Amino acid sequence: MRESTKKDDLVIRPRGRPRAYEPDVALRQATDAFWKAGYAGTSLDDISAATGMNRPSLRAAFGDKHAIYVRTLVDYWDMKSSVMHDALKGDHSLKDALMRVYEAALAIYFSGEGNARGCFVLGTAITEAADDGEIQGIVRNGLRKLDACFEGRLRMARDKGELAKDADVGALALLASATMHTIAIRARAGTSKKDLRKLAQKAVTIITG
Amino acid sequence: MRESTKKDDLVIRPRGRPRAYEPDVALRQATDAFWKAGYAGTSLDDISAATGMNRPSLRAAFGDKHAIYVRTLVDYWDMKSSVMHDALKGDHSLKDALMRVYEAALAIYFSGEGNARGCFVLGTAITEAADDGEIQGIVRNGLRKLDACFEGRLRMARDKGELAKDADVGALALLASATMHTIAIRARAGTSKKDLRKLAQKAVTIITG
DNA sequence: CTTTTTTTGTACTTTCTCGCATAAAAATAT
DNA sequence: ATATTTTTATGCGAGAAAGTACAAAAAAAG
Repeated sequence: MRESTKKDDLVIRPRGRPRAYEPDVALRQATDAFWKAGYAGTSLDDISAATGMNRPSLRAAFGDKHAIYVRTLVDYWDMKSSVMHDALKGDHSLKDALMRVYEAALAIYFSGEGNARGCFVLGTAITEAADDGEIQGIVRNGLRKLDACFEGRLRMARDKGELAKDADVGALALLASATMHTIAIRARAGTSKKDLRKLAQKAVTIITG
Repeated sequence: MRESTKKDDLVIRPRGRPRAYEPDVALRQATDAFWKAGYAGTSLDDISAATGMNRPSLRAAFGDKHAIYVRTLVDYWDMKSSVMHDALKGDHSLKDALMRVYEAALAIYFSGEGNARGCFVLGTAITEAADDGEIQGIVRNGLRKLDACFEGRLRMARDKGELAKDADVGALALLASATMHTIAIRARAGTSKKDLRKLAQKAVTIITG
């Protein structure tokens, strides 16, 4: 049943009974569960069902529900951040670079089976942020990084002459972020990928002048 | 204890025991409860505590939790919509009109006691929208009306010459909505009213050219 | 004053939800 | 083989949550 992997072959196994799951996989499955029903709407039994781990194992591995969730949230931001950086990297025009970012975001928002899940942060963290300082902090930090990421690319565009010398890159970055946010909201509200792509193109047209 | 109101004096009372609450007030209190903790995070006991009504009375008056919530959501959109229309009404420049809308939104998002609550839709409906067709429909409809509202005002501005003759009012309306959305998100993430006002001003500057 | 009507308030039942205790299983170490 | 270690798996108990039955209360109607 068990596939032989490089890790299994090379690593000296620790002493006790081996784990029946891969932590990374389990966390991704837990993410899927939260993504579907939100933080409060997901019980430990739901996570247990999604991961195949039973509750005591979940607790031993990751802690309680809040701790599990915080890990999925941090992991999501990391993933999103790296995807954004990748999309902006390379030798693309500003227009293309921005569209690559939105296209990457759409790929995430429509990554579930069946209908759109939208943004994980919007579907799970925003609700809790009002009453949970830790979650609010993570969200605020993530938003800030997103803004900075856009602003960096826009500044580069201005320096290269793709934008006017007196362009307000801070303001344009906010609009670029706002475009991401409105896409995230609309995706969860049921707008189609095609329509969101058109929306992104209109926004990019205005942002890039 | 009971204040004499015009209604009490003039209306022929129905037959049975009088209600100990005002439906409108109770719904507003229920809204506050959902606003704080989201749909799934709010129990009927929470609503009971917020309204002072006990569970059987809540059920008799409004139905189950889902029905109560749907009413608060519809009422919120109505309120928001009318606030927006009021803000856009009157003889203001496009810049002023847009800022009046965002200022009105901020007044709502910061209307709670203590810290910011952000947008009710974002704090409660977006999470449920992925799995609840009725809620998703209400949200989508609300977003559409918001877009149309902005687009109407922008078209008017173009006709009056406040915008270039070839301005893409549809695209600009999307950015105006996106600005509203990013404000709503950031409010719940803890950004201050002052900072959000500055953000709105930057966005308006770009949108109005 | 009694009856009828409608709402309120209490309490019961069932089902979730979570944490924890404890036994069983699967590996290494000796 | 036996002991040790670590994880998995089952199940119990306390408390939350939602629906509902039923008596008490508060009004109008007769």
